[in-house]
Amino acid sequence: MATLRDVARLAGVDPSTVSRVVNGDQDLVIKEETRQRILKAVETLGYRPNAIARSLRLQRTRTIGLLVPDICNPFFPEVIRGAEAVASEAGYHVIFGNTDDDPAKERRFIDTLLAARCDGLILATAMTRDQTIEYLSEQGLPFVLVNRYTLGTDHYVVTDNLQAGREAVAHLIELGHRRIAHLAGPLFTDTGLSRLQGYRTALREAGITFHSAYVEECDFKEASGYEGARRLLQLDPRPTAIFAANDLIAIGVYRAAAEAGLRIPDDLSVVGHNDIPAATYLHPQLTTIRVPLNEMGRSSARLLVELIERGEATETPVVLKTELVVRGSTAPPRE
Amino acid sequence: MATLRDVARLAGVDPSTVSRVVNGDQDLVIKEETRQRILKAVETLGYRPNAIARSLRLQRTRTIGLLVPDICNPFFPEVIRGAEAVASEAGYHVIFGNTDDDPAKERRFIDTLLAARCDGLILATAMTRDQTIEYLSEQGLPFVLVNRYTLGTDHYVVTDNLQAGREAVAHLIELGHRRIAHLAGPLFTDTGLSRLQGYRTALREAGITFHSAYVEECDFKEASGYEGARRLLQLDPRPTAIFAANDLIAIGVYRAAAEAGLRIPDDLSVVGHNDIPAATYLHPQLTTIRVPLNEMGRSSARLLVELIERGEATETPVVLKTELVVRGSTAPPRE
DNA sequence: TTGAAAGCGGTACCAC
DNA sequence: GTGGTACCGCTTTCAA
Repeated sequence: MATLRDVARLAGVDPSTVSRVVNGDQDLVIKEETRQRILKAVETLGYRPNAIARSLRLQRTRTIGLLVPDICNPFFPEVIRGAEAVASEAGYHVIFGNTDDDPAKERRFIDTLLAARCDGLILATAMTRDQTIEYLSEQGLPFVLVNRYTLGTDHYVVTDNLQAGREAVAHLIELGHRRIAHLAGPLFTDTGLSRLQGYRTALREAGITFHSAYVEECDFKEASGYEGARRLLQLDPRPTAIFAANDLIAIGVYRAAAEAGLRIPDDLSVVGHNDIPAATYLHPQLTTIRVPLNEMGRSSARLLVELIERGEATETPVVLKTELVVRGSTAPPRE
Repeated sequence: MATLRDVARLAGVDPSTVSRVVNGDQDLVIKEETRQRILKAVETLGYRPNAIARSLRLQRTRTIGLLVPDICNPFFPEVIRGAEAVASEAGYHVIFGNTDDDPAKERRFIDTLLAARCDGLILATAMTRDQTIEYLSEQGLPFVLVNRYTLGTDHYVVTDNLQAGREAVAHLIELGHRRIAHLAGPLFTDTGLSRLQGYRTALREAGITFHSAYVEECDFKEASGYEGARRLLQLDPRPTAIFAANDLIAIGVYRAAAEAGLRIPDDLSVVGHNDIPAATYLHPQLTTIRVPLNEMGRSSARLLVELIERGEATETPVVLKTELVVRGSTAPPRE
């Protein structure tokens, strides 16, 4: 592949001149004839600037990393697309990786990105007791948290999970439910924890006693929601409603309910969280909390780019609005 | 951030020696004492090799690109994970991008990757009349096609889509259906086209006349499946079964059927293709063609790495087996 | 308006 | 067993 020197030789000029033309610096004045000669040489050789060499020289790669727990959770593709759109508009490209919520994997991936001298990082993987934040701060790498919050930084894009959980459960209470269970997310995540707190808050406000037997901790996957729901549905008295910490867990509830011969919403009301596309594939469609997934990705990328280029972000943290979307999976209890 | 020279200075050795130690070349013998001194210097300075500089020197980035039409289609996250797993095991990292099946976007993304001097490319975006293949060949960049095939290369990982379509439709015919419609994928994709051919083949083999009114072209999304199904369900006589070119389209059929007051499978049988996780979220669960998504990703990465490192691939092309998975969405026609 | 040259951070060949 | 050094491809300061 042709280099700057090849072009220079062909055009009969110095490499530095080619560089000036190729980069199209407005301030520099280049004789039109020279410019044309260079442009022609570029054309004939099919010259393509080497971004690696450029990065080395400029100490800037225009690359950002994006860590997600699991791209197969439909929550994340939407976030990724949002982030990618903004990043690429700003001239950055995104390297992403799955951590499976495994700190060792996360660390390994970050080390790779550090070696690659990426310009910044978006993390959708924060844990409530997180070592990564400190590590990144030490390394001086700009980063932004998305979705999951943790202590140690002011740069994050989240929603109010406590409020969302409270609203979800308040909806069930308004319908007349009293025996409301919760399939919590992992309690090492801020999102899992806050939604649980929202659940407890709503119960307290309604004067309903909290029973720990009505809470099961799951990971954010369908299989785990299914397992948790099976346990909840064997309780006596059985809950008449379940608030699932995310939609995948809620999908697990559907499966467990079907197996137990319970109909939704007649025998069991279900509320999810996130409003992933699959929420409307279900029958009945899932009542859930709508989260602006794409906008989350966009905001986090916007924040990060600002952080990289200006050293500080103007509007941070960002707290996005969520909204309860009532569909067919919730109804008054029958009894 | 510390450099090789910093380490050398601190350890009182030459940069080249540090390089030898850091890269742990087995053939070279380094005095144990020197090695220890260097390792300690690396430690105290928190030295981290600069992958950019290394890439420039070695003319190799250990980076591969992965192009998908749309990461929000649940087909792709699984493929991506498979590819990522193999790639990272082999010491490569993956840069991925969405093309939305827009050739201009695809071209732009490839140019970025070319500038970044990535070592190779996996394309899940091939079209039946594709300019990209030729372009990449010109550029001399190793690449592998996955899922979608097109002319111009022997390096691809696919399934037999014609056979799968034929099997899906044969299943419906065996159940007694005669009025079978098809919601085809985009006919600029090999997958869309081949599944349509499979549909026609199965009809022909059963002596059923092909009616073009029974075929609607969709893109591979739920919304488009819904629209297509609405049109099909208004036909007179109405089809008693639909073969959808993928599961998302099938999900659209469910929605259209529900709106039309038709029950699945009593009033309408549905078969999909791919067996994405959501196929089992549906009620009834979707009869579909299982595609080894993860393995597709793995194979394609394996092929590409081989292509990059050895200049040729031993087992290529790869044609993976699919399998009809009969679930609750297909039954004999009632009439 | 253009050229010369140093240097970004490594690697590897050639000495000693 | 270790040091010296040229070079990967580009940018940028300084000089002419």
